[in-house]
Amino acid sequence: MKPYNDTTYAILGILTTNCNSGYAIKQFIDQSLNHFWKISYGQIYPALKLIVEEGLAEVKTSSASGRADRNEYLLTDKGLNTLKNWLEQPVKQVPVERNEVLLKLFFGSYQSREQTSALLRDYQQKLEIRYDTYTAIEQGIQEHSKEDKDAMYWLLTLDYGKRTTRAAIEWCEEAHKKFTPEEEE
Amino acid sequence: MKPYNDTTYAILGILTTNCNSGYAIKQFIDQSLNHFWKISYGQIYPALKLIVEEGLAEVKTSSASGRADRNEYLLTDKGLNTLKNWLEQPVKQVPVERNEVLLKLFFGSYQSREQTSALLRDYQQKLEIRYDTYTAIEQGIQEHSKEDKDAMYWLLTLDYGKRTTRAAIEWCEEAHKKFTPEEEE
DNA sequence: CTTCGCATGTAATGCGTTACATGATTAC
DNA sequence: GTAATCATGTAACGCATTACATGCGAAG
Repeated sequence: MKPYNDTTYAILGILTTNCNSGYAIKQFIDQSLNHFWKISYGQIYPALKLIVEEGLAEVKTSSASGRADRNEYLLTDKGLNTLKNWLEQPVKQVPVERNEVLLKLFFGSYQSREQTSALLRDYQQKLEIRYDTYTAIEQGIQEHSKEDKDAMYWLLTLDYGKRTTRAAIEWCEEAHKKFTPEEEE
Repeated sequence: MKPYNDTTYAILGILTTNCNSGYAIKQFIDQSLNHFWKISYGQIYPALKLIVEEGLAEVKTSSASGRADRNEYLLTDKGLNTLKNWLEQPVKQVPVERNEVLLKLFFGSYQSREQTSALLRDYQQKLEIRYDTYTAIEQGIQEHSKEDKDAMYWLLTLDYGKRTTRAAIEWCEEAHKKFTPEEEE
């Protein structure tokens, strides 16, 4: 089977839900897999074009009365099989996440303690915001889509995000101690 | 100050250690910041070229007797200042890490339980190998470079890797339970 | 009458990986 | 002699972000 990139498979996957336009796909991503797979319009529309060319989906342009043109994409059997086939393939090597904070910390000896401390504080704050976002999405799913056959999988990915983020926050707290003097001021 | 990309700053940072050739930089990366900042030769050499053009480092080509040509790069004052200036800048938004495992799990309802189970097992195994690598690097630093002024910072980045990896492993264990039946076979 | 949400798309740019190309020396 | 290590570099390609370009309808 011809291989596509993971972003294309992600879109194929989203097309199995009731999101069937480029715009709807983007909306869906922003509220669900945004935390581990961001996709921009600059990728979505060219990818949809490719998907149709490859016969993985069919498009119906509905110039619905009094609405902007909307292209509806419907997965074909070939598309669904392509998705399932990809799901069966073992994952490639787990990629390393590039982390600017760690990179700066790595060269921390060229910084003042105050700077390092600020770096860690700022990072921790960002992580806490992220954690709260995960919790909010989680509650949203539990309230609105609990019945959905996919809900359990979505919650699992959120749990992953929460656990790793929590671990990072705890690291921030520990690391921070090393750059703040015991005594005040 | 003219902005460069983070990879360029990473190389600038490495030039403060006693690694001063493209080859040596690559070696250094592979044994230290590989876990949060991979860099390939395809980036290193063009970056070094730019660094010299910008006056951030000077190059001395030493055709040492009976050795392949070796370009030694030495950071200039301007180079060091550029590095320090970058260290002072607040970090941009923390990027989301793309995770193929989570992406596949997200569409898990199109997989069999066995497949999902295998996906998680495989991921856990990869994470455990990673964890062990971190531990090994950590021990290496504690044994050989404990006195280095940078050692503490390096150990901190490793601790981050260990904590977040451990959290991910624990998630795998928990998640896996949901896809394995209580009874045997 | 202007801003926001819906809706689709392209082009430029940046960045990274991979494969390719070369060649010396050293250890087995 | 041949494989590994040291050493430098380029070109093609893939992928993602960003900015740009356009236009309708509804709400304020």
